[in-house]
Amino acid sequence: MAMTMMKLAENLGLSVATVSRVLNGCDKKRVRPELAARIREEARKAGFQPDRAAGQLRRRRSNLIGILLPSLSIVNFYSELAGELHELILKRGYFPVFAFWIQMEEAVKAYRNIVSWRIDGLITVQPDIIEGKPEFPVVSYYNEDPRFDCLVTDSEQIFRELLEYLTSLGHRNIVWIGCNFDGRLPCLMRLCPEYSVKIKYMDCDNSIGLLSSSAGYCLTEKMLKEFSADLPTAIVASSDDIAFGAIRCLADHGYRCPEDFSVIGSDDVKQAELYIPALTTIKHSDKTSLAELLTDQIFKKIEKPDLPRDRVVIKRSLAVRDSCAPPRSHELTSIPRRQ
Amino acid sequence: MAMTMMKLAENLGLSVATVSRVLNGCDKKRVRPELAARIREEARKAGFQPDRAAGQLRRRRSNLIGILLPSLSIVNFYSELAGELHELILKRGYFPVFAFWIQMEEAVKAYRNIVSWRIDGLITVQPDIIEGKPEFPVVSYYNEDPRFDCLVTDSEQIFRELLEYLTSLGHRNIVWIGCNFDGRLPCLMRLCPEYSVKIKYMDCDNSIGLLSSSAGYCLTEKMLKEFSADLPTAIVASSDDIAFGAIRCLADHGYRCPEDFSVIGSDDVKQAELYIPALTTIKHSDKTSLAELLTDQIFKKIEKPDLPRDRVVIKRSLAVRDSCAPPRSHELTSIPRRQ
DNA sequence: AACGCTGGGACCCTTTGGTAG
DNA sequence: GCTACCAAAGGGTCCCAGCGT
Repeated sequence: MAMTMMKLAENLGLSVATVSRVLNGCDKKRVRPELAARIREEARKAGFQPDRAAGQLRRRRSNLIGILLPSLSIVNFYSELAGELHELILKRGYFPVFAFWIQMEEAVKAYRNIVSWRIDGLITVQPDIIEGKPEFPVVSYYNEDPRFDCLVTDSEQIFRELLEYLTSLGHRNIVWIGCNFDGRLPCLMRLCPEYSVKIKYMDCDNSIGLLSSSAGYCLTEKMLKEFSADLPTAIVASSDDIAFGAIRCLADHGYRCPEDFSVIGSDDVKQAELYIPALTTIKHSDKTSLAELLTDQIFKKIEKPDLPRDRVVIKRSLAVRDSCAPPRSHELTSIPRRQ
Repeated sequence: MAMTMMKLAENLGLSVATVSRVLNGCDKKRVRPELAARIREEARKAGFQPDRAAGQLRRRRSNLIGILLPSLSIVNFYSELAGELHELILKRGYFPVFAFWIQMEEAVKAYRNIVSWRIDGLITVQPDIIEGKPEFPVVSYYNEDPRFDCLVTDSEQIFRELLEYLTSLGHRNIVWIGCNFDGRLPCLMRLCPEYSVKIKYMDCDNSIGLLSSSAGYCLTEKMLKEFSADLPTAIVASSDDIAFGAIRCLADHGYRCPEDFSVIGSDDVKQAELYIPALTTIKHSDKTSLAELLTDQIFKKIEKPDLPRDRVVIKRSLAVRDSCAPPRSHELTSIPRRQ
């Protein structure tokens, strides 16, 4: 049986009210200091931990922040984000509650699950699964929703930067690989003609599976076959993991990166910088970390719930590293690693 | 105001007891089917979600499993594990509560935090931070603790396999890089003489920071400098991330893997197989996944708390891939990528 | 009378055994 | 015997009352 506040009070011959006051630090000018000390000492000795459920039930705040993200085990970017959010939320005296999903149907269940915690706020990348207008603030990243605060990316800005970079190297024929999260592919396709760049794309929907490195491998393989008549010279991947998978697939087919194919990732995962070649990729936010922006935003709304809806455009930037080079014709320059 | 069961009952002109029974599926033989249907329908329409805190307070089980792991944002292996545990625990009708830590002091706070949820079970890799004997079952991986069920690895078995493999390739001079989690370095050092293998090691303690790929980079750099007079031919890294960092560092110094250095990782992270070169690494468990073994064990103890303490030795195996090759002398075979 | 400190007890929402119709 | 309700319990929180000086 776990130690409860009531038992603790009984042991001390005091009322729960007094114990509660002391243990919550509301004892200033209310409880005699030496008594407070005795209570704290006894609580420590007994290894007392207040019951979260009971406290949460009584006061109307849970001090919980829900975090609803695609599965950790698939996309490295989300685990990095989850880890940072965890840390920042704890630092504010709140506690994070996670729910991850792989299939879209699971996402709705995950959301319901998280709501039953009576969370004080929610951070997600998938606001459309939220039904109605919840009574807690929500911050969404990527995908926009008129109901909630959103941190959105400016696809046009970053794709212009990307296209300028790629064309400056001499690329005129590129391919998009991966998923079409937040509808960025149409934006890229709209921009390409302006830069006289030909663009193709490989299998796009919104499933998270399409963000993993093995997906990157498969899509690249398919791409090489399907577009063999007119191979692109640069690959734009919708995540770093996809980019890694792509580079490996290229190697297995005897192509080298960046000599034969330039590859650009997205997210700037920790691994990107240390990959061989160091991966050129799109960074979220150029100064404050994304996790910080998200937590700042949610706590701003928790403190002042009446603030109007925010829509913050995050400035992304291209981390130029070693995975891009001027294009050259596609004769095999090395022996395929596998056939 | 969130919809509560009381309001729902009031709207229906029924008592909460009846509503509760229906919504918990205990309505067999207790509630008229058509009434049950009406209640369920109304609950759905109102978007009712039961308050977890209240339910948990009343029945004595929380249906929560605590997961206490080193920070996600640092070690890929832990995020994969966390993701899989999340999925498996949900599948059993329980809910995972996560706490991660970076510094050791944070670990104790994280543990206390998690305990205040009145969890029904705990999965961790760091049992020594648990004070006393908690009233919920605990399963520990890696690190052994006489108080709890443990899934332990057989260092000797896997290191023999590793040494046999390495010596069969011709290696006689190896180096250990990374942290000394679960005291496996001493085991390796004890075994080496048997195989006539010389072993050195680079900076080892238990801090998680030493599991990241940037740590792998730094340690390798230090190693190259410190042991330049007698460079080893193979590197055994204490995590795959370290191995990745090491390989990149080698490349930056003009060494290639596996031609100049063989590298072996540990954990068999998703990325390992798709890395270039595909990373030879130590897999946890050869058949059932580690996450499954852990959840099976914890639920076994939740269902039958009186079972004696278990100590399961997990059979690990070497996933032989492309990052190892016969050694050769250390003349530079390529141009350093950076100086 | 006023102030400083501690205790009493309603309340948060759900579960569940007992009971009434 | 079937169905639905009553009421207590579970652990804290917090307003208000009470007591002593």
